[in-house]
Amino acid sequence: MPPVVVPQHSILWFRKGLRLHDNPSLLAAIKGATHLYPVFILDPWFLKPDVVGVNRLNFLLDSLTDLRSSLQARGSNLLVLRGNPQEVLPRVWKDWNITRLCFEADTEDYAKERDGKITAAAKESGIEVISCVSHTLYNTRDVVAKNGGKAPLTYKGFEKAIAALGPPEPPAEDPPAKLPPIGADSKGTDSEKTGVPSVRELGYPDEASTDIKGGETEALARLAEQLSDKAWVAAFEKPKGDPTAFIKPATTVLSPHLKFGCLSPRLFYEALQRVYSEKKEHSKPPVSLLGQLLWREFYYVVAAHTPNYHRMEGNPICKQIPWDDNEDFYRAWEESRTGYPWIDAIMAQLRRTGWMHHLARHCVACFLTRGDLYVSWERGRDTFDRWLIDGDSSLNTGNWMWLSASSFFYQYFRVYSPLTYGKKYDPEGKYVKHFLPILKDYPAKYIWEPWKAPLKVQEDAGCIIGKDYPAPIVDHDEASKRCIQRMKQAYDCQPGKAAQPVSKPAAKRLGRNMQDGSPMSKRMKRSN
DNA sequence: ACAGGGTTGGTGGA
DNA sequence: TCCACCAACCCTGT
Repeated sequence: MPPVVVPQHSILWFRKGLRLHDNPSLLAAIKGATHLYPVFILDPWFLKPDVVGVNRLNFLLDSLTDLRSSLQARGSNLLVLRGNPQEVLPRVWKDWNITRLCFEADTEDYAKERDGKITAAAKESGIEVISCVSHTLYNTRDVVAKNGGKAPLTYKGFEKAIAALGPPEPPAEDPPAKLPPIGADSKGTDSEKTGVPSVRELGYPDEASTDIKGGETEALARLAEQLSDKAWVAAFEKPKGDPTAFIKPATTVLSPHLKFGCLSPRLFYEALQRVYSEKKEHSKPPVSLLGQLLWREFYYVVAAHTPNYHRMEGNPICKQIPWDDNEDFYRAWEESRTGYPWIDAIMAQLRRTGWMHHLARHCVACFLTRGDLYVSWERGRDTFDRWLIDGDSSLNTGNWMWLSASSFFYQYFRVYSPLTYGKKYDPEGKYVKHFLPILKDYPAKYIWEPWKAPLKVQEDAGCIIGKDYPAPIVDHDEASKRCIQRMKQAYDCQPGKAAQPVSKPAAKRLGRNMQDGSPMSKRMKRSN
């Protein structure tokens, strides 16, 4: 090792990865450093209520507060700065005589562009730049390389690629109890000006309306709590949860912590493996808890390596579908005015708490797009992106393409009913009564289909359908049949696909009947 | 060309 | 709780 001649002044730039555990960028930043400047920059680009909802912002601020006290406990601090990082960072690295800039790699479009520019500027100023992969289990490029240079488009393909890579790196070691100090005489580091603001101070009119709390401390406690029920972990299968459970959700609700990096995916992975190793039998991907973590990874890989991933146009993996540009339908869906209590309650839960069960997300996504309203998935994606605390753009866009049968999933004739799940899991209607209090006095018999209630019942419940609560915006049976037909048409008209004068089953039917003497299938017997 | 599979559909019947 | 059926998709691998 050559002797250190220049004092090392490092900036550790937090963006996601709001944690001290499994933080290789932190370890890189403190290596041989005399001074460490942990920084978070509030970028006005996303600090707008119509881009980031108040509940997600609040979660972020919680996380910063927690991170700040963890750093303070180690003799450091978190400096919360404001402005465009491309202006803020060059200013402070000059003020602080910075020699090294460290941050966690981020594969999202906005971040890639931002980080590319900042890296170039830093290098020009003679600053060493180190960026580490710790938001995902693997470097997405490695997964792509193992899949022949393309992003895998099926889970199976993805599984194959990561199997070839072997298990992910274990979490990085914990940072030392004492971190290098912040330079005392440096400009712009006084605690008053670099504290964590409130949502009001950032111009948000309302306080948060959710119980979901952010921060590494909270994340680790939640991880420990969720994984303490080992039988539950071992038995977990995603499609089997109760989407109407809202007091105690049917899933871990670790997703917001993974989104902001309060929880390391590699720590989660390791903790899951530990539980599985103690159990004789346990569920497996894709439905297991580990499977859920791998789905996250899958979408990160595809998002990072697909041009125009976040829109339909110019997106090579996305079906080109002429969705209706129906603003009224979209608004009604977003504002819980479809007249279907199941759909409207889910959207109310989204706006109020910033979280809904996975299957509930499926139901409203299907309803907005291919199931009923035939509105573009991009609109729904934007709504989720705004309100979901765990709104993570790679996953969110991927799931919307999935649910709208635009990519990954193509069985567009499997349509979710806007009644079934509510009736099945919550026959009493507790869920809908909680989130749509206007319906709280409806008898259970009509709670999922209030328009079927006789007028007398509506009056007694103090809620007239069509006046106090909307009548159904569409007839689901009619709308879904029509949507399926339109999807079929759209699929037939994909660019590069030959025109099909006769549908395949019809052609098959004709062909078999006329040409060979093979026994008719059951279906043939029935249809003839 | 074709079979098999695809994280999570709904309905109706045994 | 487990079928078959509805109408029938795409992608992957052979």
